[in-house]
Amino acid sequence: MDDEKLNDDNSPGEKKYEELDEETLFVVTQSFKALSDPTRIRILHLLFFKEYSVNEIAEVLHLKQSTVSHQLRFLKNLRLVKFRREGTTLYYSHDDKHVMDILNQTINHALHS
Amino acid sequence: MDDEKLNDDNSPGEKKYEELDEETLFVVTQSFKALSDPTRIRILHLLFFKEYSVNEIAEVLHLKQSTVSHQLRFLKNLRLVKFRREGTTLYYSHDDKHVMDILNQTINHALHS
DNA sequence: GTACTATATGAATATATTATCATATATGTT
DNA sequence: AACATATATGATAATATATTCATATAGTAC
Repeated sequence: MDDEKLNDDNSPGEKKYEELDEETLFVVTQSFKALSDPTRIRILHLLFFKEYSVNEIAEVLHLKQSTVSHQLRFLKNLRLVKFRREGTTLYYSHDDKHVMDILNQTINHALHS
Repeated sequence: MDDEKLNDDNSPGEKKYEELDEETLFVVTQSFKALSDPTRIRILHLLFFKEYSVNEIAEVLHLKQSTVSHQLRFLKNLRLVKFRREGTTLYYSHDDKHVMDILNQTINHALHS
């Protein structure tokens, strides 16, 4: 928890609760929002081991191409995925170890309880 | 990642992607949904070190009592918080170490980048 | 250039979510 | 019983979100 809680008044005995600053709150919220939708979780889970093209993702997960593309844009904006181009095909892969780790932890936690 | 990926056809060389089962997907989604709202994050963050009554939460975080109550119900349904009664006052505290741990990790990650 | 394929995008719709207000319920006190 | 206080709940309205369809864009081959 680091040192998030400190006195910021001058009463020696009283500890005042120190809120999360607005930007941290926003970043944390966004990270979890990315993982709060089943489609995005399925996509990230698919990308765990290897890269896939947009159409491959759509086929494997039985989703519309446009649905996948919209969600990939969402994930790309948060820098949770990246892509490389090969001709007209874009291969997407995950790009945030921390988020993938948290997803993995939570999946395993859910599987074992 | 455990053994989430297995063959389930009879082609010896081909590995077929094994999807998350529906219930796991649901549980994981719900857990992250709990953390995808700034009000709920603020409440859980407040509860990190000690219990608070509903009115205390509302005062400290500058929220309406009914907003806090609604969100606490949400968190209680997911068993992320519990409460004890003292007279007419209900003291809420967190009740899921795994989720609090993930929240903590993500806050620290956000703070240090 | 045209044709083909892969992906992205905009608009619309449907659904979900959140905060608020007003009120109900529950507990304690007199 | 009446009253005060703490919390919960239902209804509503505002906002956000996800999916779909239709179409646009970008790259490749000819």
